[in-house]
Amino acid sequence: MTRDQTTAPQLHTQLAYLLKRAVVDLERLHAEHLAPLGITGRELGVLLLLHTHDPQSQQQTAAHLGVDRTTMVALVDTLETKGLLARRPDPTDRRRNVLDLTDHGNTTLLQALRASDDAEHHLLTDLDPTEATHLRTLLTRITHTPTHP
Amino acid sequence: MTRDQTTAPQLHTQLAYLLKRAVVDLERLHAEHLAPLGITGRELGVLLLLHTHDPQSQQQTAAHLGVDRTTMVALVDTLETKGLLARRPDPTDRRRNVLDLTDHGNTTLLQALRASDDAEHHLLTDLDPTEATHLRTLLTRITHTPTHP
DNA sequence: TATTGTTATACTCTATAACTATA
DNA sequence: TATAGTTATAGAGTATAACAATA
Repeated sequence: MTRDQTTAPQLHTQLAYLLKRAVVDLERLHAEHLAPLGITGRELGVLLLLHTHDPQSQQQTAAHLGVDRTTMVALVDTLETKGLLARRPDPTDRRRNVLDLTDHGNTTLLQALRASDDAEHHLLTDLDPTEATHLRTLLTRITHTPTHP
Repeated sequence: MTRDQTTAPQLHTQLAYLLKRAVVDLERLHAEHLAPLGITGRELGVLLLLHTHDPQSQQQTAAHLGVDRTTMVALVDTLETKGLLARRPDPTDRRRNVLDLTDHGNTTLLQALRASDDAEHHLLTDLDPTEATHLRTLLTRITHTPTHP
């Protein structure tokens, strides 16, 4: 793609700016909507991952999330303190911690997914449902290749 | 928007995940394509902003960029060291620094915009031109309200 | 008294290196 | 010898507070 001399580029028309801004806005909305549940957007990600892939070790979860295993330790500490998940030694490999959602974790996850939907809805308030779906489809298409090989 | 019980949510279908991933991927592509020019994506943003809104003070530029004025100091230091812009005392208000792009700054900006286009093109490689335009349009629509009022 | 740029400082986030216990 | 989890530490990025020059 070459520079089109007929359309003067502007900061607010750069794809990087638009994407970054959408992320910042959605993170703020998530923070607001998840605050009553006492969890962050990233913590919701962990709960959702464990709910759909349970049981998983800490490192498997960290890899799925794209964070370092040392970063994962603090994340799991926080969620365990909140009573949302529990560490259980893997009987087949006692070096590993298997992570299980607690009942409270499952309940919170369902509430958090509704809160997350609300946050997304606020971000996409100017789009009709067809457009919102199209946006998701396009984003899925450009991110379908692995980031963390 | 309420939780649709028929579609099981997954981490990689969450809008926040898709957007964040697109941002991370594009930042990596920008870093790669801008490396030969010796600037970062954010520095390109400053150059572009000054090119389209010149002349601006440091604080005006910081506000446009959405960063703190103290963060702006280091950014301007770096760009001035690289010879891409120059601080000039505002004759009408000597507390202010007016930022001017140098010739080297203008030249680098044009090269950086081409590199940025290449980075975007790589991110959107699986979309045809119509879809790429549609993605930009949708992102513009959801970010058209001010973030930093 | 308020504002611009600056510096010093602190805080957040994350990764790297080293340790332990297990394999 | 290699790996999972942990801890200590360091680095990047950013903001808050305090200061000098100017309005």
